Amino acid sequence: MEKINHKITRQPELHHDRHEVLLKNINTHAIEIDHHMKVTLSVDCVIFGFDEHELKILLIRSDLDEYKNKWTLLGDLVDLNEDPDEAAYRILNMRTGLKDVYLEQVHTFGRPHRHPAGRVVSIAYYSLVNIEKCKITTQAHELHWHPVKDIRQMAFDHRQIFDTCFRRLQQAVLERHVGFNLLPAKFSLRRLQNVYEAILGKELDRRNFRKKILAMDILEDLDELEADVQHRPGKLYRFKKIN
Amino acid sequence: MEKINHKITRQPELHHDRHEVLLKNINTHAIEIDHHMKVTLSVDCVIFGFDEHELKILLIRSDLDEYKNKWTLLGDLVDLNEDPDEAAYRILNMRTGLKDVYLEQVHTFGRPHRHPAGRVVSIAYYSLVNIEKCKITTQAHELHWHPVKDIRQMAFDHRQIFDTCFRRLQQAVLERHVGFNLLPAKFSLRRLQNVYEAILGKELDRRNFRKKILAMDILEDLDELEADVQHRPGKLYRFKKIN
DNA sequence: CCAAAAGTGTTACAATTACACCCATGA
DNA sequence: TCATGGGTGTAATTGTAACACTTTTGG
Repeated sequence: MEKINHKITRQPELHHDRHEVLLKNINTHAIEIDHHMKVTLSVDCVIFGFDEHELKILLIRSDLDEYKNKWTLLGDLVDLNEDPDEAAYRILNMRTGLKDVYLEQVHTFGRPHRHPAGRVVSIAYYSLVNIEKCKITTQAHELHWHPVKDIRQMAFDHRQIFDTCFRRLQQAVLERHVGFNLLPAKFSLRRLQNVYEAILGKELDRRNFRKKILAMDILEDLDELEADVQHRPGKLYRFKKIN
Repeated sequence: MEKINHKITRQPELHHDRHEVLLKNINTHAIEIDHHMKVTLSVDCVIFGFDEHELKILLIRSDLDEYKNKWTLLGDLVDLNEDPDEAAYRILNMRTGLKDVYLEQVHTFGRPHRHPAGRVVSIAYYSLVNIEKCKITTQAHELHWHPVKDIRQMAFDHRQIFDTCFRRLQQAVLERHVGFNLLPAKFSLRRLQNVYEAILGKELDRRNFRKKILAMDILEDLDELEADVQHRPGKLYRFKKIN
């Protein structure tokens, strides 16, 4: 129910039986929004990139004294007239220079004291980007790609957010094959397999992998070959447009 | 990033290149929370119950003129010092009298104009309850169980929220077998199968279903039989405690 | 004894896994 | 010609799907 009636939980004498309380208030039409009930809304993005054989995420050093030397996810406040999805796109674009990236909402973190500056509720997204296309001026800004396997402590509850998003990515790569989004438009099957292996954290059988992906009929053979490799070059594919 | 620095997106002369803007602000330590950036936070619950052979959800009639005669999910504002998960539990307990219910966060809906009273961002949960144990005084409060198959229009974006939660439940019943939570402690395999069929919206083969569930080794045979049925009674089981 | 649902096993089919050899390229 | 990874097929296993008859109970 979207009824905005903060008084329900504010009448101390009624706290012992909330069930009754709410029933009494159902038809009050009280939709005034109490300013004391407002929270600061932020968005945090776990931005995944795939660099050679490694899965990485983009992190920045915390600018809070309290969390000095800890890494944080990239995030920002949601503007008053902004859809949270748009806010996530904005952050992504600001930080990587990219548009049309893969982005998925994962979970909202709202523990009362998760942020030292006050009540900040954060909607977590993960994003998959082509790391080569990211325009990141890495020196001096403390903005870096971190191998996922090296992630330890992070500021705030960002380690928990990362874990949640990473688990979601592992599901998604199997169920919806979102892994393509980490690669350039043209890629070899070997590179695609590397993506799956990096995300799932285990090796896959090459023949079975190729069979499975090709059977899904989502790849288009470009009749091109890899260049600049010192071995037999692999065929290049691209993700099939949906009809 | 959890840095609270609303100015980033408020400097008009810099809007054309947000990438640069943010980089400049990274080390400002500006964590003041601007009150204009606050939103009202609510929680909405899709409360599922299973009645005989039918999946139902608990709805209440909207108390906004604008949405008169439309049905809404059960929800409330999140209190200032309240974890959103707790708020969802609170709503559930208020509305059904139940504790220890199954509850899962699904998605956060925050389109700027989704609520007529202002900027209300809602975290959606779904919940699975034993419908027989719910203490709902149904008359006069416009609080009713609605068959899922009859759901049409709803107030606000609640139809979308419902759809999202229902899809999630369909996944969850296959992947994590959450369906038990809709039944009493003791149940027959037939009743469990009815739950799966109602959620998935299709009939299942009885023998294959029994084989699969029993092979999972999560049921304990109670050596009891159904009573009050006018046919051969089925065995009763309960969900195995985890070790 | 009839109606209604419980209980049970086998076979076909699909999906997944394991596994080894030849091929094309650059150095 | 050698080192490196690309490319390919088959057999075994596992999981899923299809399917029919006997049993127990209440009426």
